[in-house]
Amino acid sequence: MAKEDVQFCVNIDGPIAVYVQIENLVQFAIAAGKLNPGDTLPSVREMSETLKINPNTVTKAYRDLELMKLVHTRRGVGVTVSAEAPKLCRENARAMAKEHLIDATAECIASGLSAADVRKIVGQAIDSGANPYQVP
Amino acid sequence: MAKEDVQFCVNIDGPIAVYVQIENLVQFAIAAGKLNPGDTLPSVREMSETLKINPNTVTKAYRDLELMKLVHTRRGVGVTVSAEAPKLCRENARAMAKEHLIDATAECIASGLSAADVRKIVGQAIDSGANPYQVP
Amino acid sequence: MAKEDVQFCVNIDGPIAVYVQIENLVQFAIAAGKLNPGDTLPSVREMSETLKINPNTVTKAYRDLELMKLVHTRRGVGVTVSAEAPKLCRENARAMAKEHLIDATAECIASGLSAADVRKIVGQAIDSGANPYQVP
Amino acid sequence: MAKEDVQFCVNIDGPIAVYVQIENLVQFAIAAGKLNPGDTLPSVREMSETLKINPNTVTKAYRDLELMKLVHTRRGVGVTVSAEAPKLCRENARAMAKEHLIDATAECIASGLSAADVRKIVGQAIDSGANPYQVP
DNA sequence: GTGGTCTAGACCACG
DNA sequence: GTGGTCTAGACCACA
Repeated sequence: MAKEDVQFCVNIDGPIAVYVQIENLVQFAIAAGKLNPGDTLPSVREMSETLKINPNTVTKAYRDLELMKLVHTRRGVGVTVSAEAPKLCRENARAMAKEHLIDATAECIASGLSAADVRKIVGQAIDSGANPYQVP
Repeated sequence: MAKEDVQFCVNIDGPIAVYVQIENLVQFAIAAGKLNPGDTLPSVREMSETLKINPNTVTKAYRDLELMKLVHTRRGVGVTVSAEAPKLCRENARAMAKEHLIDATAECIASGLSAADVRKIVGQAIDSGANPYQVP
Repeated sequence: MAKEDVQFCVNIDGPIAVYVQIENLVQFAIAAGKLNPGDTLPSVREMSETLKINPNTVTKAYRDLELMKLVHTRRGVGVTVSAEAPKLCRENARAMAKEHLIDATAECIASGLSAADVRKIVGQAIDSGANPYQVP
Repeated sequence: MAKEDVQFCVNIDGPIAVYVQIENLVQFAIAAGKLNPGDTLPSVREMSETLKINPNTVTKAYRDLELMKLVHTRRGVGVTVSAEAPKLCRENARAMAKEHLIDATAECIASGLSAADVRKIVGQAIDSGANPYQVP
């Protein structure tokens, strides 16, 4: 059975820079346990071809991830997930997510939605189980 | 009694472009009923002086708002809120806010926060009454 | 029987400056014989109130018309159509109209309409008898 | 064989704003099939140097075109013609041109030209093959 | 007084 | 290399 790589997809025309999307995807994959310490990320060339994007973009994302201590880059080997990555990612992801949630709540209130509306929307979102970073 | 204009303030060094902040502020002011159809926005010069920014930046924001049909602008007269603006802004603001809330909730779940955590965070955000677009 | 003034109307939100619209309206009214030498134009105050526009705008239009020798302005009397106005207006109007027609034809061809299409459109426009400067 | 870019030229001292001229030129080039979906427009810097105008002026035109959904613009990549652009441009161009032709015809009639005169002028304009948006 | 347009040139973000 | 944003300040058109 062939190695089954985690697959990513990015929105090339969206408002979020492609390299940021890659960084987020990798971080969420680590936080979710889909990428574990020692696993290798797709090579720069492979990922740039898969996503139809510029190799420099992937390189920049990987470099940033290395600066965050989430991956190690080694010549001839590739880019591997670091041992401390899961812990860092989980903390990071939760802090970011919490902040976004607070911001979004405030935005809803400001736009005239009632507290009850907000709670209802959140409840439905929780129940639907949607996950923007899920990758099949 | 002097005319009491709506006051705006922008974060000049933030990640969001100043002209976008102005657009958002105006939209939220309209959605919140602080600016009503027929009201004139602060003149380009006035706002640029108040916010200590370049007139062109304000001009760009006002131009965009006109393209969104939220204001009418007439040379030598000023920029006035359009009749359909409140409807457009309210719909827009609520739809956007709701979407952000759903996304943020999903992000929280994906990052490992429990449903109870999420509800608690939302509850606190509602109680704190924070409003990113409020202007004293 | 009360004096029945020629009535004008302008499009305050259109792309054409209000004072230009007034000038055109007056010229066409003269060319069409609705205003004759010696007739007085509506006073600045009257017209500005009727059209809900700034008196300065009317003043500017009347001043331009005077520079074109189409009207005479006399204190205590008003603005009256000059003797040579009909001749000037007719020439002017025809020259302008002809130029516009040539431009519009070229534009049609450039946009891909066939010569036959163009002739057909013109024929229909002629038959319909529409007149953009007609005032009831 | 070197890539042969579409060439534009603008009238820098005319009554029409330069950025509007650029927008029109691009729209007509698309309508005429000289620019096709996926083609990249000249870069902002390139066009500003070619036309001897300020880059900001080109930027404004490109920004407007993007709002009209005629182009996509991506940082670091360039500005490309959208898939739906030809359809939008053709419809737009023909509708506008037709409207102008009708208006101009009515104007001619109103100014006293005979139907025969009008048809003659149109015929000559067609035969002359003049095209205000043609670029060699 | 109002907004509209343009220039010259800076710095940033992205690929 | 690309486009995005902003500044500083000019001149014009309009009401």
